[in-house]
Order: sequence, then structure tokens, then C-alpha cells
Amino acid sequence: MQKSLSIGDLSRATGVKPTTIRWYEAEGLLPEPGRTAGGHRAYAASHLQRLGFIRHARELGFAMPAVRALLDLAAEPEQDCGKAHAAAMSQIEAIDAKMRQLTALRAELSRVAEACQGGRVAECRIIETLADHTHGHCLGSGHGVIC
Amino acid sequence: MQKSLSIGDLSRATGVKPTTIRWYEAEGLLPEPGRTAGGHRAYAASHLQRLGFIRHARELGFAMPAVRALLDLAAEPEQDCGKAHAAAMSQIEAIDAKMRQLTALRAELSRVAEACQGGRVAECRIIETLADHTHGHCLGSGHGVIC
DNA sequence: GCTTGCACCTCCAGTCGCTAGAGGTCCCAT
DNA sequence: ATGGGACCTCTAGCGACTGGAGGTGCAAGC
Repeated sequence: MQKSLSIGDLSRATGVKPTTIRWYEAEGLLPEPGRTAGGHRAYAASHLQRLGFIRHARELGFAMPAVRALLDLAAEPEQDCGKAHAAAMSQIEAIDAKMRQLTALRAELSRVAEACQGGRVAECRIIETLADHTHGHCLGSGHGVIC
Repeated sequence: MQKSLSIGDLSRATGVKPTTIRWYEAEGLLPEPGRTAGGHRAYAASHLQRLGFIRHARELGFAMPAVRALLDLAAEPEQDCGKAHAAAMSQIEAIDAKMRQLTALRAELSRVAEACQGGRVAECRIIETLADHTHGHCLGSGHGVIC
């Protein structure tokens, strides 16, 4: 009989918190493990590996649906890996878009911050800029703002 | 009597959706406007200005508590604007941190993606890299991962 | 004056990826 | 046998909105 791993063992081995591991299970990312007589989860090495896979993918910024797709892909070694490459490229594209946005933001912010000479709020360019309603507004809203 | 603005007018003028405007009101960012006889919100110019301020601040990446702080600050023109400057600087610092993280992520991703030659999944470096549990893991989890 | 149809109303639930807490049980080392 | 940490389930909460259901108001055209 193989020695089984507790949820704490998995947590220490991967750096993923126990609560998160349970959540992955509830979401169907991680198969339900066996249980001890008392009801504690008893994992096999395969769980550890799969959890590591999930964690790496998450660290690389893949969203949950993408992680699922990659997991499915990894389960079929004879398939073409074009999809994995496409997922990676689209992730890179998303990062580039985010970086462009942040760069623009940073420039605007530092421009505004430099203009503040530390006087009274009445003369502060930061407050003034924010209050200036002649600014054009961006397309979209929330996370996907395009300026 | 001044002509009043509907929520739709505010929305068109600022690019903030009506639902979001109502939400800002519920959160106390925007004061409750008057109402028409039929119960529709009737805004004054001051609401438009305040909403514009909120939107600009949000566009610059300020979180809601920071937006609240800036609004409070803007209401007291005699105060020192050092706080506004500090808020802007800390926002810039946050953006820089995010950019560093994204840069590292992008490098890792493109390294991994380049190694994929488009063969079968079995030989795909993308899948392989993700499955490789010898990778060290990062500190923290969720949004604040540090590698 | 009446109809039409869009804009508006409230309330509730969902998004994403976890995280935290309450209240209870199990397991292992001493 | 016992103590205390690790584990269990269940529920609610985070930020910053978004969307839908089901119903009402308002203004323009006839």
C-alpha cells in the first residue's frame, strides 16, 4: 500500500493553501481524493503532480478556463500541441495589453504627480486634474479600459 | 429652477454606466440626488463634476478607499496637498510592482512558448514545464505573488 | 389626449479566485 | 489517556462592478 498524503502535505509541497486545494476540488480541477476512516482527504502522488501543474499555470497568469483546457490537453499526449502554444501566445498578448495600459497610466500619473508642488489643495494639480471634466473618457469600463 | 440631469445624461457625459452610478450612490461616493415626481433620479451639475472626479481617479488606478480619500481632500481646499502627492506616488509604486511582475511573467511565458515546436502533446515543452514539479514555488498567493 | 417604446426604478444574483471564520472532529505524539 | 494541532463542512466576504427580472415613468409623435 502506498503512503498517502494529507492536504497539509500537498500544501507544503506546492505552496497552495489547504482551503484553496479544497476549493480546486469543489471546482472539479482536482479529482476527489480517497479518505481516511475519519474523513480526512488522502492524496496520491498523481494529485500532487496535478496540483503542481495547476499552480504553475496559475503563476503564469492563465485564467481558470485556460487552466482547465491545459489540463485536458495534458491528458491526451497524442494530440497536437498547437492549442497549448495558442493559449500561451494569447496569454502573452494579454500581458502585453496590460503592460501597455499600465505604461500609459504610469506616465499620466507621474506627469500629474510632478505638477504638485506641495502647496494647498486649492492649487494642487492632482486634485485639479481629477476634477477636470473636460478630459475625454475611455472606451469600456472596469478591467478592460482602453484609452 | 435649474434643469436637472437624468442618470442617462450623467452616464453619457462621463462614460460611467447607470448601474455603476447607482452603485456609487449606494456606496456613499455620490450623494443621493433629488427625485422627480415619478421617482427618477434628478442630478445637479455638482453630481456630474463629482462623478467625473471619481472616474478620473479610477482610471488612474486608484482603489476605492483612495478615491474616497481624494474626494475628502478635494473638499478641503485649504489643506496641504501632501497627502494627494503621497497617494499618487504610492499608486505609481504599485504600478511599478505590477509591471515588474508582468515582465517576469512574460519572459517566462515566451521562453516556454518558444520551446514548443508544434509536435505532439507528449513532446510539448509547454505542458512539460507546467507539469514539472521540481520548480520552486513563489511566496504569497493570489494577486500578490512574488517570484 | 393617447399610445408607444425607451429609460428608468428596485432587488437580487453572479462575476473571479480565492480567503476567513465558526463550530466541530480526527490523529498522532507524548 | 490526553493535549493540541491539523483536519472537516458550511457559509459569507473581498473589490468593483455587471446583468437580469419584473415593473413603472416620461417624452415624443399622432
